Amino acid sequence: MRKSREEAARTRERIVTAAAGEFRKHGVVATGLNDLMKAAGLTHGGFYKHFESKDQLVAEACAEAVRALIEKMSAAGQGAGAVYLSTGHRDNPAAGCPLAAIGSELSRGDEKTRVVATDGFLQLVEIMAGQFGEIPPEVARRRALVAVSTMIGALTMSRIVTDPGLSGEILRSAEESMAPG
Amino acid sequence: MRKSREEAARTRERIVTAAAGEFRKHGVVATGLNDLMKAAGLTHGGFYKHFESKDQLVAEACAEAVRALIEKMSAAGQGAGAVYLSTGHRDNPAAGCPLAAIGSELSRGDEKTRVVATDGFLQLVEIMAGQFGEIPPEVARRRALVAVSTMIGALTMSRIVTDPGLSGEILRSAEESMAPG
DNA sequence: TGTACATCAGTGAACGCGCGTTCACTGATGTAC
DNA sequence: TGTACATCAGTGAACGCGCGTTCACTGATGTAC
Repeated sequence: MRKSREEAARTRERIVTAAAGEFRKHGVVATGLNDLMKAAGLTHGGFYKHFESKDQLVAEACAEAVRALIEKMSAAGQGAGAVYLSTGHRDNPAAGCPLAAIGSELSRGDEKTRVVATDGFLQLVEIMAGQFGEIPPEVARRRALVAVSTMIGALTMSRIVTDPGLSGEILRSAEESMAPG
Repeated sequence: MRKSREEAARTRERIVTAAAGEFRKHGVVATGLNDLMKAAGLTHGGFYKHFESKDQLVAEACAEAVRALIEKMSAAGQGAGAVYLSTGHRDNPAAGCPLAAIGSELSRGDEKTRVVATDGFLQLVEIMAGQFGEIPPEVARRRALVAVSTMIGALTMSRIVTDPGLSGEILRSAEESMAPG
């Protein structure tokens, strides 16, 4: 049942996309390759025709999640902070920021994965730095480092907290803190 | 080989303490009960003499980690932010803040665990709110919500990032942002 | 205070299960002439 | 363009292993009289 190269490439992408979603939804360690392949509409045996190991897929899935996040944030322009700190983002981790959805697992990830995460973080910082108007680039960078840290911490906590009122309060105050001032 | 009540209570505490460390070091899902019991100097079979399930231990270990964190932060007084955002804290997750060390796993934790985490977060917020001098309590609370979100996000990212220079920069700029101003 | 019995903390083997990974096999696709 | 053969994407069974949980057992501790 050999598939054409094009179809195989599409299959590979399907696995990465499914993984990017499942990892963010259930966590990296908690997601098995079996679940993953099923989510991509395949049986588990074929996995190693596309990837060397689960770790390699983790790195690629993380890269895909970063790519999608940066695209969304870039498209949001001045509203990037608001979009990131929205209840919609909070309630749909599978389609959101991997730094928040699997942050604590990333710190235990392998080199390749952490490089991808670092790259995504720096891109986010650059986007936020571009929103601070006319200030020295060094100051903008420092403010953006803080802004992105705040965004990631606030989103993470808004998902942990059991009180919905508090959850919203966390997101709102984080967003307000981002305002130019 | 029945043990005295006192000794059994001490054993139980030893398990919780070991779990609090192992979970923060390796993650909740990645840590097996076998490893845990071994770390506490026991065999795995006895686990269920003390706990109903792994989930129950997760909640108790999280509570213990929160307790220790709040104690350390309270003791640090005005230096709480600096202590939290230190490289020492970054490099020793096993003894540090559980919200940063297992944050993304906590959002997938059960109700009991998330209640414990919420409680710890609110205590941290109160400590930080107490450091803002003479400002209206409502403003202090909002500023503290942001400060704690920033602290958690910054610490998490400082552990993920592969560039040590960037890692330090994240911590430093987060701390600076906390200064009264 | 001493004795008889019930309790139960801890051990170590075992349960069923799913993990990441490997492998023999199938048959359509790609390649060489 | 047609034919013969090599390649390899995907299947499904199997590998060894560790998971969370259960259980029969041991023997010191706790309790009752």
